Amino acid sequence: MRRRASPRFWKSARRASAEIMPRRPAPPAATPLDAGLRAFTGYHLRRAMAVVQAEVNETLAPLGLRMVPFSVLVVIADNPGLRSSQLAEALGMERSNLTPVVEGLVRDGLIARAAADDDRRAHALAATPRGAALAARARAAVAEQDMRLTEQMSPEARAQLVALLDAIETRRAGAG
Amino acid sequence: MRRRASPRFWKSARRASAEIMPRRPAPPAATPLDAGLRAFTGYHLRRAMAVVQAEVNETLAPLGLRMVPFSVLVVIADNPGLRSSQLAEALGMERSNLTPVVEGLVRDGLIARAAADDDRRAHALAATPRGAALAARARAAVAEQDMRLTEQMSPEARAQLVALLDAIETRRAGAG
DNA sequence: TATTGTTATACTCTATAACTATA
DNA sequence: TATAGTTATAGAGTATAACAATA
Repeated sequence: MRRRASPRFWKSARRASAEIMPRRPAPPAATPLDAGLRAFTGYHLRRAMAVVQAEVNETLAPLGLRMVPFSVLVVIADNPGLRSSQLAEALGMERSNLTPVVEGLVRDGLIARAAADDDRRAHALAATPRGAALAARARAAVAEQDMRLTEQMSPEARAQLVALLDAIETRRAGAG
Repeated sequence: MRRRASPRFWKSARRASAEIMPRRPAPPAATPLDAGLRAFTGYHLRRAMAVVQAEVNETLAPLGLRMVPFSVLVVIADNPGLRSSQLAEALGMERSNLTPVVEGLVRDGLIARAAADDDRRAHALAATPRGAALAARARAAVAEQDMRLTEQMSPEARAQLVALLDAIETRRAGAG
């Protein structure tokens, strides 16, 4: 497991000890080593993502799930009869990468692949009762974890965070 | 779920009837299939991260860099004499995963590994002139890319986005 | 004993091409 | 010809354990 900044790390920042009492406890270092990267939004995004991914995976581990299989299971549970290509499109994944994920969920008895009645190439995906139950539990666990993650911010701030993240995501489509 | 600032390509897609979707050039059409996941901050974070990572890698490709090597190079260029363990700590990476990255940069003549004078176990990392020049170019390219990524939002919104991302990241220390 | 950097290993996720069976 | 799902493969990124040299 990854730990936050150890005392050893700050040993090198000798200027901090020479500094007077900081007014705010927020920024721990005067000039962090990664100061040059903190100018980029993507860097903060990346660091936040690492924390979220670690916590979500930790939350899902007892349920035998990880982030991607969880997403796949939830979308299938919410959309019975869904096809793999639609699923891939919805999650922004390649179909080829989806195959082993779906297969794992089938093997675990969480979803079922049935032949689509109108197109014999396609498979209709649906959650089994056990899969639906696990999806519900996992959803609740991740929701609670997500709430802890953002409990420090106001509802408005959290809503704006989501809106800004979506703005970043959808910008590419408009840009090309 | 709430519909936010409407992306351009959604407007054209909305004209189509519900089931039969004409094939548009719009790449990742965000269908409501993933509505159950949009409740989670981490999901939006993940999607935004995918876009940013793809764009940054695309930006860095002509320079022969990727996201992680770029980060490593920039931090080394900003902190001559840095040691691997400090670098790993600053970037939140494992030392073992840093080794091949550093080695690649050394092989490309972008950084140099010198023996540390006070600790013969450690290596002092520094950018070569060529590495420093590439770091400067890459930094500028990523900065421009980052600006394009967030040009649609006000400076205040962008600052708040970074602040909220940092809040998510640093929250973990108090959570345990 | 502890730490630095390394090696080895394994797993997750991603990206691309090619194949099959249908359409 | 084109599409749905699969297979194969390669690469990036991440995590852990263990090792030799040094502290």
